[in-house]
Amino acid sequence: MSFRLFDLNDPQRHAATTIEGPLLILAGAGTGKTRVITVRIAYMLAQKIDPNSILAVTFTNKAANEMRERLAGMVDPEVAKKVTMSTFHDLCVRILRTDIEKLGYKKNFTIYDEGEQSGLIKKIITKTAAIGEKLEPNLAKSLISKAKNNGWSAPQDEKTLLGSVFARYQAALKQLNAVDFDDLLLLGVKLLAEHPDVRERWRNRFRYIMVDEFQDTNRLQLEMVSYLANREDGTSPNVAVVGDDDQSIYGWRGAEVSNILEFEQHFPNPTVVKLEQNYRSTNAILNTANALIKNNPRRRPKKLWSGKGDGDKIRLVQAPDDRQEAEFIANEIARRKTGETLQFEHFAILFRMNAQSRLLEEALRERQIPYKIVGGKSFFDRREVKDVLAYAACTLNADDDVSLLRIINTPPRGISDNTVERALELSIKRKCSLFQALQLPELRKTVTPRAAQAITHFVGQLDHWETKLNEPLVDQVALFRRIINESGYYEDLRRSCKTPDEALKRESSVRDVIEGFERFSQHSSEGLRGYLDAMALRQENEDDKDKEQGNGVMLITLHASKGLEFPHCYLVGLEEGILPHDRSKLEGTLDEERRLLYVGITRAQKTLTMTYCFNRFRYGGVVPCNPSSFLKELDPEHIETIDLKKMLNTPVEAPAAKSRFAAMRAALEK
DNA sequence: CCCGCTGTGATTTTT
DNA sequence: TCACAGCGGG
Repeated sequence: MSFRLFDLNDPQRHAATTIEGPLLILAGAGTGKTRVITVRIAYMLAQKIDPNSILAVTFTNKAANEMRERLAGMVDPEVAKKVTMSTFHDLCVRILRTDIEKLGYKKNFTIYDEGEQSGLIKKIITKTAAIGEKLEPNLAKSLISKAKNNGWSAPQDEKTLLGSVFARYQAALKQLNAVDFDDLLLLGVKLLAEHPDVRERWRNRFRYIMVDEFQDTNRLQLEMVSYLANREDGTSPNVAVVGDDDQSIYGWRGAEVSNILEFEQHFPNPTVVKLEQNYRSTNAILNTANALIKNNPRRRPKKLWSGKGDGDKIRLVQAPDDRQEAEFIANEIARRKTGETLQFEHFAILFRMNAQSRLLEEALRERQIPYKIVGGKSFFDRREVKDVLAYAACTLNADDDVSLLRIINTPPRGISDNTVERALELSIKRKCSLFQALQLPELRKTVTPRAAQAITHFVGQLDHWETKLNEPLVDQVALFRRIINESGYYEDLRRSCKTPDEALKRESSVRDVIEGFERFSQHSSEGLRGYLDAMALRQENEDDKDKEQGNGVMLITLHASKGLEFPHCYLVGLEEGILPHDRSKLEGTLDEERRLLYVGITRAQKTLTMTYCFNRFRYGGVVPCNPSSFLKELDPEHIETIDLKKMLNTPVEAPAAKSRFAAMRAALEK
């Protein structure tokens, strides 16, 4: 064992060695949270606790992987492997794959991603809406999601359009033997709630439960934890949660800060440990963050401090407009990189909205400063990737209509839109899947003999693949490759792409998917099914690699920056209306906006520059703007205000001590 | 099937 | 203003 308890500070050690009973670890930003979690697990293993009985739940695959790796570095990797580390969604998939039949679904259910979910909702709205009735598919989607996260499996009111869309959507999913992301949690909780045998099995399996980022849990996730942690005999549950109420920024996605604020109500008499020593930032940065966040009414008081000394003052830069804001930053980064011998990847620019990144990108590009931007289109949104995955999905579950529709004429195989439409109608009338409808003799009568033959062939192909897949000991990777080959998909790609170059790229994406499955198979025995699950639950992945390869200035939203750190940070657009965002006032979520700024501030390790503009281009015109009301809340002691306009207008020969200003001016005027 | 026109709407996005 | 989605025409 190569973990060392004495490397931890007192509260950290207290947290890591408290194993029994409820434990709440309030881990401020940069206080070594991940370390504490991993050491705590290592400590439990050293106490001879069965690794199979330990469950660590995170929100992202990235966090789970990181934890896994760090643990493997501390203890025998063979033992580490036995500890369950997964996301809430992964855990639910495991639970549901075993027992979902008790809820009337089949075990080979498909997980619908947001695209498929949208598609289905859109379709249902057009079929349900009366003439003149309108409903934004995206609005419906988010309302349905909200409803599910509040635990409503049934529609609130079937009389409204939304209510009946909800009801039909849910019925359609079940009919398709599909579940969406929210269903994973909803049905997982339902299963545990309604089936004591299932509940007991999982309860007995996991005697020690740990939850990371607890401030981001929603209602269903808390219920899940409760069901797993609480003991039948009423003894105190071994549940440790780690989180920071001040970093709760996903309320709009259903996260309930109250889960962490009222932890004692859910798990009585916990040990509460506060981690306040920060290992990331200077005290100037931390004091600024502390001064801001103490204005939030509902919070657990905390005060970050560090042993790093005060460091540089926080700079507050006023720019005449957003273009000059961007140019100032780009100029400064160029200058500081050479002047202070830094790397571009030491800098990050954080903003509230993606739209803000455009001017910044332009300014950086003009100066040939490399940058990387987080977000953007995912590998999994690519047409060919979805197509190929749809082939896999249909082989596993031919009743998955959405996937079947995707491939039924890709490549074209003589089943016309018209025929598909008829089959679809029949499937609704007969309350069966599209695949089943295709096989009904009733359908054959209404289509041309050619189409009927095409259908027979296609159905036969799918049947054949499915049979092969279910043979014991079959090489699924080879089979997957064969399915794609036999489908004629490659030929179709080559034919349908405008340039050979594009075709080549798309083909290579297809191969990436297959190779991804190959790699997956090497460390998993869950086969094609497991791979599809992993793909559905992992929106990013392949292009994470691209992100890490390219180096450069990081452009990132405040939300996406949570958990990251950078030596030098720029927080831009700190104006009333942007941060806090206008809509937050309407929605009454000012606290969350404040936390968002708090998260931004605490990303900085060495220097922090905040900027705002007096004018900004918005919706076509120049709009005057005011500094964010949050700026008034900051501690002026550590802040230095810089007026960009004044600075630019100051003549070069003006009295200039060899100050930062002089250097800055020089950079700005070149 | 693809392109261009028009209308609309414009935070944040772990799975 | 600008981006993008949905639809209609070639």
